[in-house]
Amino acid sequence: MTAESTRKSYHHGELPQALREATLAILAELGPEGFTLREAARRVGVNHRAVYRHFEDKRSLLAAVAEEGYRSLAVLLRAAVEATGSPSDVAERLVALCEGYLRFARGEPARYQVMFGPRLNSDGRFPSLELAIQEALLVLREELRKAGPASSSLARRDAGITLWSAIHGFSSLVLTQKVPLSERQLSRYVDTVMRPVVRGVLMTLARQ
Amino acid sequence: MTAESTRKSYHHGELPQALREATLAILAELGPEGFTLREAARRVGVNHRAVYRHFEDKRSLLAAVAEEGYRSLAVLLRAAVEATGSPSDVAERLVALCEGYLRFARGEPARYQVMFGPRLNSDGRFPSLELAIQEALLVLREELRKAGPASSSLARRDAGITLWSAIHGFSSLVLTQKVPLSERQLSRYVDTVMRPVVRGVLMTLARQ
DNA sequence: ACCTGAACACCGTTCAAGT
DNA sequence: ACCTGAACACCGTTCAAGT
Repeated sequence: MTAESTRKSYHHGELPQALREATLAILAELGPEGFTLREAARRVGVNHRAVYRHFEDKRSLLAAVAEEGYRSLAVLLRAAVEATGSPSDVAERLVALCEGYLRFARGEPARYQVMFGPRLNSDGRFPSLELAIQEALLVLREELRKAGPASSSLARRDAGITLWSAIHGFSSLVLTQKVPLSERQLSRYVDTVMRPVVRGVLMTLARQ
Repeated sequence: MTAESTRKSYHHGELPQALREATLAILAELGPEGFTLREAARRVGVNHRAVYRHFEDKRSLLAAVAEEGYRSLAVLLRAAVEATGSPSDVAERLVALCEGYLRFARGEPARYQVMFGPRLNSDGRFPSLELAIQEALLVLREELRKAGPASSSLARRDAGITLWSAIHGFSSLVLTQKVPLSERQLSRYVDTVMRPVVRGVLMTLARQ
């Protein structure tokens, strides 16, 4: 069942990475509720106690995976806006960003739910996690600076939160099947739902 | 510790209601992760197996609580729009609805997280839950009908999903502390974040 | 009809070793 | 330094009774 040949190979700092990968696999297969620390250890072929050498507890392992997720999200969002090939059409770029965001959430729903669920928001643990979130948000704010170069940075921050709220909320409703959405109509429907938000935000920003 | 005097009093269909109340209390005290079926049973003073007489499993009890939550939300939203005293200023009413929504989420965060988290979105179980969600959404769509009486019902549906996404997303980000928000600035900041969405949605609806 | 008790196969986490 | 084994106090759920 487990890969016997790799049993003895986690002696050079490879175990943390192997555990992160196992966590991703479990999340993909069993969802956020199905993840257990013991199953992650089982998959990489170590005693479950070995996990505690590298992660303080279960949440800490999930936080590490979430942090990687935020970095992937930032990369994907940047790629999505660049892929439009429209350096100046900010509305187009923002809608593309939203589509990228939803595709990210949909691609690995359980990971997204860990990233944005209630699991990790305790106290001030995981400061590097907060940092990674802010970096992902930065992509959004850079686009908004192009839209309203004369606007205040506070106004852009608020505009960013509006857009983020809308696309995060939409993704969340789609993931929990409150809003049905097939792959075929995804692009078109993201446009229908998010275009009004983009319009409203850009209008508000232009007035500042 | 537990109320000895109530031990013998669940013989007339009161147990289900008592369990729902205990669930709410546990969610409020310990959060969504802290809820267990056994603790709920403990609090009402019955063996944990007794729960299965009335609820198929743990999820089923949570679903019942979520369903009640959707009904409360619908009532609260209706009250919030009426409290504006502006029968014709739809933008004002929608912003008030958003503030009510956020206050609901904030008032009982764990319950909100159960309602909108990944816990209950399995298969086609709990059809009455879906119904309750749709009823809550109806408040939003009624307001939108006032905004664009000439618009198609499909356009209003989409506009409703846009608004719902934005306020749900904003609530979720506030609840998981991705966006800090103190009680003092709540009203003002809901306006800042949601007004652009309301504007964009109303503009789009008027064009149809 | 409604509730209980014992049992099963799991958890996350702690303590005390092993190499 | 890194991993293991046994133990603890929990879970949700099943089976077979009890009144």
